[in-house]
Amino acid sequence: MTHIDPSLADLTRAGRTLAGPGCSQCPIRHRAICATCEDSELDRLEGMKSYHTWRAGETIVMEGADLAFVGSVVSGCATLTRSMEDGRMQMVGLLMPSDFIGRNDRAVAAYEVVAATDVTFCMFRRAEFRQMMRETPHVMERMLEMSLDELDAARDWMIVLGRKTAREKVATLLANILRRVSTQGSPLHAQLPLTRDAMATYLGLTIETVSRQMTALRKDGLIDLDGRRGISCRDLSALLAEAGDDEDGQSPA
Amino acid sequence: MTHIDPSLADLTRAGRTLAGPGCSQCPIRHRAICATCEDSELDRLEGMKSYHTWRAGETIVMEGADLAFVGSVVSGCATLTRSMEDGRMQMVGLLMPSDFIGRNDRAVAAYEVVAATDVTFCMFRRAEFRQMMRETPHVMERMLEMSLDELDAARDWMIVLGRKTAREKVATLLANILRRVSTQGSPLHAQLPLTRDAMATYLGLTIETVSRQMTALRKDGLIDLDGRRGISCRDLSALLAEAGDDEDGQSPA
DNA sequence: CGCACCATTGACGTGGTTCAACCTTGGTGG
DNA sequence: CCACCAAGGTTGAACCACGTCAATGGTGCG
Repeated sequence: MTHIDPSLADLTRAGRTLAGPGCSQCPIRHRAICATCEDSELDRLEGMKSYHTWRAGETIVMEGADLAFVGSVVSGCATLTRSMEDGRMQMVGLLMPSDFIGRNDRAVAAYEVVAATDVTFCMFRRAEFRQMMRETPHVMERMLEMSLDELDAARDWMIVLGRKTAREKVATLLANILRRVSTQGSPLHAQLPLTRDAMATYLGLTIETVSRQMTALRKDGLIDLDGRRGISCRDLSALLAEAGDDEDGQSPA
Repeated sequence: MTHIDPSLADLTRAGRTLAGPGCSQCPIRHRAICATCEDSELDRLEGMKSYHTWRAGETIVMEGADLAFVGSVVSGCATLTRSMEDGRMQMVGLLMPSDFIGRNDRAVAAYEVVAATDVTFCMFRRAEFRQMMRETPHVMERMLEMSLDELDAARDWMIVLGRKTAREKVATLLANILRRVSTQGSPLHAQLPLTRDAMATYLGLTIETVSRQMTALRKDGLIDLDGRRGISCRDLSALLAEAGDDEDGQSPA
């Protein structure tokens, strides 16, 4: 049984700290919040940052908990979920490498953050990062750009939740994952970062419906399944057609 | 029949331009993008801005159209919707006074913007506003803060779309509207800014289901209806309980 | 090997959609 | 001032996609 870790305020206790690579070797160097930084600024970030890792299933931040850190996913995958008092849950975001978490003007988390796979974050103390952002306009501009991208992605997901059928929902999610984490080449192949349960929470469905739709997509020859997590797809555009998106330009996150 | 107006690039043709009040008398002065501006900055904005009004039902921006302006709602209400090729539509946001539209790093609209009621915007040319944001960090900071609030609101709405029942959805929307536009006093009273059709588009339901749920809420004594648009509510907390939110802190937008 | 945990499958019930008819409301012109 | 009409809204009946409940199957870890 995975234990529940308290909050980012207890990072040294909760997460395992790693000696990270220098920023210039960082895999997310050109996509994350630091994308537009110059060398001198990178040095400053280097001095502020620390790496922390959680195992799949561990809670990283609980809804409403204090949040002393902000930071980016370096590797792995985490989920953002919000829940109702009676226990119903909805995933509101999927954090993949380079995605940012935390806002520097609020100390309280609006969502629960859980490691979907083993996941490593590059983190900064909130106050310190906020100071840097104020002194470095293009970092703030980058932050704004990323936030607006997230907003677009969130709104795109509303179409999925509000208007798509179960089959379309599952196809949408699988296509998105394949585009973001698959090995290149044909057929596309990926390890799903989510359990069926997490997929259901993301799609506004039940686990049974997700399972049935995946079986149906497999029987219809649109995907192949390999164990619990493996998936491959020979014709992504066919899968996208099932998702209700004709063109390939749609909802990331 | 309302005619379709092309895009913000044609503002002088599409919208009716008004002589606006000075910024210091502006009704949204302390809530909009300009909330943190000093007098000198307000003067600069004053020189950049122009007011434009659309009638209820008019299209303000079409999905994918060029967007030469950014700006705030001063009065009235507009909807943001995204649609699928087969015609299914999902509203992804409701713009109320002080809400901002447009991002300064993209010239293309991701959503269709339609006037729900007669609506007036205070607008700035994109390039000009961008320049000001770069030279005025706390304006960018305000923009970031507002964007992150929008993101939180969008994610809260995902719970509504993904997990709530039709009755809860309708109760949620009505309670939100009552909180934002009702006259003070008991019973609360408001004019709905949306048609049943727009409500359905927002809630991921059909118009018939919205109508039935509103009738049901009325028969259960939770609300009173007055014509097509009028609504009043004697006990907002009872309505919020129907919405599935025990406490009153939930999803704006 | 065996026990959790996760996933699949089946049978059945139901909330919301669909299709269709009818009613209300407010604006317009005779 | 009233008759008419179009647009928006309501109501009803039948259907079906998805949820629910329950049993079974697979898989990987100790």
